Amino acid sequence: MNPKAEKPQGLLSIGEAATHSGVPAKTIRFYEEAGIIKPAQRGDNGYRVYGDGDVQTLRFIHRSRALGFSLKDVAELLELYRNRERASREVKKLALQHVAALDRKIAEMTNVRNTIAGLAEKCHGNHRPECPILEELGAMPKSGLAGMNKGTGARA
Amino acid sequence: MNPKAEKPQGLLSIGEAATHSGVPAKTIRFYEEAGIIKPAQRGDNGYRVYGDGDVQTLRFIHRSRALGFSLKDVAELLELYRNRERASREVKKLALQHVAALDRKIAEMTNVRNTIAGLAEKCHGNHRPECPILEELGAMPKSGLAGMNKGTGARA
DNA sequence: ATAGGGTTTCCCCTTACTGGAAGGTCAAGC
DNA sequence: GCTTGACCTTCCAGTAAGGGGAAACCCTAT
Repeated sequence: MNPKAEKPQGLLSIGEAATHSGVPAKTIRFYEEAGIIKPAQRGDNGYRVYGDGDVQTLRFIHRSRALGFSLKDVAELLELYRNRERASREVKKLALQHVAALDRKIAEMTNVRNTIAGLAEKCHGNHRPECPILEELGAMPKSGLAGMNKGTGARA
Repeated sequence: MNPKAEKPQGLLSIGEAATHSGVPAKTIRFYEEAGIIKPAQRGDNGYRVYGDGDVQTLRFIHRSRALGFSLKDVAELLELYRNRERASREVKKLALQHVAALDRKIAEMTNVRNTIAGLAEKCHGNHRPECPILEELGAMPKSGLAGMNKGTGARA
């Protein structure tokens, strides 16, 4: 006898599936509604019932999301995961696209970060009203960011 | 001999304000509705009318947004901008908070980027079905990302 | 029997817009 | 005068990815 044999065979409620997968119950329902996962089986009481495979899938989704893949990407990855005939080329392509997108975002954010840090550095930040940050936000050249965000700088 | 002296004194329609400020007309209305800017004056025909100061404000908002400040932040910056008695300390604080937030996000994204790039490198990406990316997404230890990167995971 | 927890559906809130539909206005062209 | 087209107005819906909370049902324990 199993020391903790509750249900016939790894049949979990949505809450249990949530704790085992890391995906909140509410989010699991959302994924179902959004078509990311198939509608769960229902028990006699109408409750959703999840098996080990379902939990596995949820963890897959959880990790993919944690890596920043969009739900659209996740759906695609999931498809490729289930459908092993699909070539790994597809997966790699998706991953590399994501890396490229991340590189772009990181570069942009770094740029912005340095711009703001540069402005903040020039603001003495005391009780006096003068603040170069506001000055520059209010009077930057029309081109917006174009001239100011190179390196740490923001030379006006 | 202004080549384009149409209106009495820099009185612009919403479309003109849009082109001069870089903020789309639709977004200007949205800002008004959201309380970021005060309701514009109206002409006899009910059209919104903008003056130079309004356009200035819109550009301020545009640049602040381009630097990644949230609308809530922008409202605050705008308040400080108009209300010069406010100390520059406030502004600097807001800017440095934003820099810190950017630093966190950049670090997290870099982490994720390296994780994915590492996985992609191990995937030969040919026509064969085996793909370590899928393998690892599907079978990582329960703790999720814990073993592979340092970030808390990119929960938005 | 009653309390408590978990589950169900439902709808609204978020951020910062963007798109579209239905209708009013205005200047130009014929 | 009439039409066309480019504006403008309002309101409604939708996006990504859920979170919050209500009202009702179910199950278990005391």
